[in-house]
Amino acid sequence: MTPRLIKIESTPDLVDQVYRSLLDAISDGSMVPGTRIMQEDIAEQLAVSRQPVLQALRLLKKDGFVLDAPGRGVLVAPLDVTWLVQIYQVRSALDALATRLAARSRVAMDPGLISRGRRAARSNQVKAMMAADAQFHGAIYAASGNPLIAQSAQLHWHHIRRAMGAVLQLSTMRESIWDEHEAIAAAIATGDEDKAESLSRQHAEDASHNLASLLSSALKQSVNSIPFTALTTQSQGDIR
Amino acid sequence: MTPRLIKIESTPDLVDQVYRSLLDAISDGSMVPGTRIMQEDIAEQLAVSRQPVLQALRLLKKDGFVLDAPGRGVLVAPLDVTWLVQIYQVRSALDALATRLAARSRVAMDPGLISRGRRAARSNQVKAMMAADAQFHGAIYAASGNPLIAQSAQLHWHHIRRAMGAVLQLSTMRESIWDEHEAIAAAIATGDEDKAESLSRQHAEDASHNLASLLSSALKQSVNSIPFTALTTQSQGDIR
DNA sequence: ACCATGTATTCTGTATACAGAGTACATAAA
DNA sequence: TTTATGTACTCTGTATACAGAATACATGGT
Repeated sequence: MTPRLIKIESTPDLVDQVYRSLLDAISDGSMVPGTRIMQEDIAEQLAVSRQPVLQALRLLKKDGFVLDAPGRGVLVAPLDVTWLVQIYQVRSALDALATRLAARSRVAMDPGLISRGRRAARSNQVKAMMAADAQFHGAIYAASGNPLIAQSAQLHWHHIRRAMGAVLQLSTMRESIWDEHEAIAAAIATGDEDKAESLSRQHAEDASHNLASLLSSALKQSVNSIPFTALTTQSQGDIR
Repeated sequence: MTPRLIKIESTPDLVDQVYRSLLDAISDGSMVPGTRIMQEDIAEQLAVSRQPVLQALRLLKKDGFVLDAPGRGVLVAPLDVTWLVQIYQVRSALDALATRLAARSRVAMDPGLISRGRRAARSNQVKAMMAADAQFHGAIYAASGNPLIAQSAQLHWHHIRRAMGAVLQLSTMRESIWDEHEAIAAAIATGDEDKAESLSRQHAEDASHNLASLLSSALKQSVNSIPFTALTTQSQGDIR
């Protein structure tokens, strides 16, 4: 026990791997909404048996990324503006909470997050913009000291990423959001809880309106490609 | 197609049944925190194969009701005051949101909820109290129009129920909470969003303090029965 | 007597096998 | 030609079988 070895990574676990693989594919839009998912296809593509796929799908169903299609297994959840707005309502509340908590302990956030974010915003690379945004908000969640927030937000993020991917290229992200981010960080650092919280709330609300209008106009154009338009994703818990 | 038949219930689905069964057992304390769970035992008790049990456990792990014990499967998550406080922080934020949304649409809530609640509060039956409380808050979630809130809250509720069960009998529920409930319902009905939200937030905060102090003193007495006291339940997502 | 190493047992995770439900197609009748 | 019914196929969910990892116990050495 002398040379202090590096700890070995915990088992990869096929279910987790399949879960992440599918989640990525769904989030970045390479699995198009409404598509039916067949276990055997996925299993074959990933070179595993149906068993891990089955379990991963159940997890995704719980998260609302796939939907039960009673007779025919599951399908990739269609994009739904109503659903997205609801996500944003919750995210906004959690962001506000996290921001307040962070301000309460006067966390000094890494200024590099913001400078890197500005650089990304000017880069015209949508992926980089989204990543920087996620990193900034992730840092706030971490600063809140409540891991439950980060956990929920992580899921919300994937839903949002999905919607963004569908409308990207459209000058989606204003650079001005980094002014807002900077103001939030400043309020956190000085411990002004009320200001930090209200700034955060406003920020999320703007983002929600912005994305929702973009998405709804985008969806209107391609209604034909969306089966089950009436689906409100309402029963996505299923476990109740 | 004349006599208008009742629609048949969707398949029970063994995984769901196992999930609910285990969740109930964990929530009501009949599976004590820290106990190791063995798939075969559960499978035998419920007369199913290990397969549905395995899947149900994975869902419970995602929810934080069971914990990974690397070499030895999973164990019932220990009660942890820190964890409970974090749950309440999030629940408080979501309750506040739901209450504001309900107030925004001036929902008139069933007065029977409150009168039944008062009756339950006087009944000295802890189960009835908790059920009435859950029903009231559930009605607010429903009134919010955002099913995502109800979904999250449902899980929180089980965590809270677990903690309550551990400290019950101790005059846990003041009848005065129904005065608070009534005030909240009134604010919702008149559409006073700010008031409704702040009342709700205060209500949750009181409950949090109350339960946290009860639980921490209860835990202090029986530290020996809690293995892994250092476990902060922090990694309970596992999915990242 | 104590510590280290080897062995057996136990339990998990994955793969395969099986049975039931649903859909789609084809065939026959109106 | 169109509609209804029967049949075959496909896909899911559950059970069983198998392999690997970890722990606990036992045995031998110091």
